[in-house]
Amino acid sequence: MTERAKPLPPQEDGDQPIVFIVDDDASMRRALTNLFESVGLKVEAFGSAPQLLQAKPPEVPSCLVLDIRLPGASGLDLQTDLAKANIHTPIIFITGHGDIPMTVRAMKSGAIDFLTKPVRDQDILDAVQAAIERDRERRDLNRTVSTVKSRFDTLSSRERDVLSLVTSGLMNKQVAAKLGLAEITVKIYRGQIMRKMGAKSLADLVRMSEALGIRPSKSDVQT
Amino acid sequence: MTERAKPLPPQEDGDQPIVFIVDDDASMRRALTNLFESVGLKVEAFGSAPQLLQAKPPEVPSCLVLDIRLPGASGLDLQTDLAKANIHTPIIFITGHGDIPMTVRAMKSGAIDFLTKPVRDQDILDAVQAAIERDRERRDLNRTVSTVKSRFDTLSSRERDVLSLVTSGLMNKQVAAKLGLAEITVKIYRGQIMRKMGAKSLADLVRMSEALGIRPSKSDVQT
DNA sequence: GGAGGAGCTATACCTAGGTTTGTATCGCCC
DNA sequence: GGGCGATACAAACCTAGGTATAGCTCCTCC
Repeated sequence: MTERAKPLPPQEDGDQPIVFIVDDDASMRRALTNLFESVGLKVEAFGSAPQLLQAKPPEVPSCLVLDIRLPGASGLDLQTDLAKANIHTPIIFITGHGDIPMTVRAMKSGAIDFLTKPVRDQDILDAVQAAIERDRERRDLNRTVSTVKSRFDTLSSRERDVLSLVTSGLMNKQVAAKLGLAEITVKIYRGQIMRKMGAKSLADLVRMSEALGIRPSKSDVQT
Repeated sequence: MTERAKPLPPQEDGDQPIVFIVDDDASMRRALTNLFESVGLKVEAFGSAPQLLQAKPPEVPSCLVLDIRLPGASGLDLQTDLAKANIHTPIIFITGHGDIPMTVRAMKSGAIDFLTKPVRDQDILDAVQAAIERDRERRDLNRTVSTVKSRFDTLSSRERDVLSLVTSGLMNKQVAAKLGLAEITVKIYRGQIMRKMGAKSLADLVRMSEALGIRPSKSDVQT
């Protein structure tokens, strides 16, 4: 934890996952760190929640191994705080004396697993593996969606109007009628939309609008 | 089955939800039944898992209130069996002496809640409400998707080929080239697809193919 | 006060999408 | 052996989608 030659090693370690550990018991931290490193995982360990909150935003697939009983705020509180801060790193809880309501709350809030001490090595390794895998998928999805979002942000408000009507399946002339425009105007906006969104086809555009949560007001799929 | 003016009792109880209870303790069954009926919910109670499995497939939003400790198979086993039988009614567990691993297993397998005895009335009512709401949404989604699926089943194999290429954004002539067909043939199939699928627009068709899990081999969203 | 973007439209022109009618082959089921 | 559905294509015809060029107003920002 002391020496760090590389504050941000450019990308050399591509998407080498990291396991974050938060546990106030130093010997536990050491044991877990050794365990994870023994299977080739990168590890960062913290003694308390605030330390983690400071050091964070990881940019690679990662997960959090959390003792429920922490000094100050509990692990559950930390989970809540992270969710509020829009940080969705998967969490694995470890507990010495947890109870069922705690477990339920943690799991409902999206925890990957909730292990009781003494923890079997294989159990926690499996949980970590699953958590990292889930985080990888979440990140992939997220990256795609935020690309689309940032393109959407470059659209003018009229272009957005047209986008939503076009992707709901209306013809240019119908869009024009709804917006009180000439058909040619819609065509031109439509072309601009395709360019700005980087869509190669209408099918693309429809999928993007789905990802953005732009739902047509009128139905699909009737009789 | 001889003469019936109405084979399916039209909709009189439309989507009046049902709570299923499985508990071997008769007094518990009675208490829960009373509780749920007191807030206007329909209830069906069973003393054992097999009884439930026989009587099942509900056609309205519903949920299951399950004692973990059942004679014979446990509540968790029942959960597994239901999942295998493709029955996804949300489950709320109640337990007198559960432990954390049990809780984790139940929640990981999709349980809505896991309550410990003595159960507070409000807690179980809240859980039931949430479960029924979730089931309602699941059923809505399901109905839509299975309509689309059954339409998809009426497509000929060639029509499916064309569908997947068209919804991935290719132009008719490109589809024709890929399949070794004339463009006019693709156009004709395309028209048949629209009719058979009940799609009013390409946008519709794209959304349907998404629902069916037909993914284009090549990417969207590049630079 | 002028540049630039949003918003809007027109003319002209070309390509893509889609239907209708008609034709033909092949394999299958009764 | 005749009907049926799937597969395949053609000619003719019409509509929808899309671009380029040009011109207009209104507003904002420097």
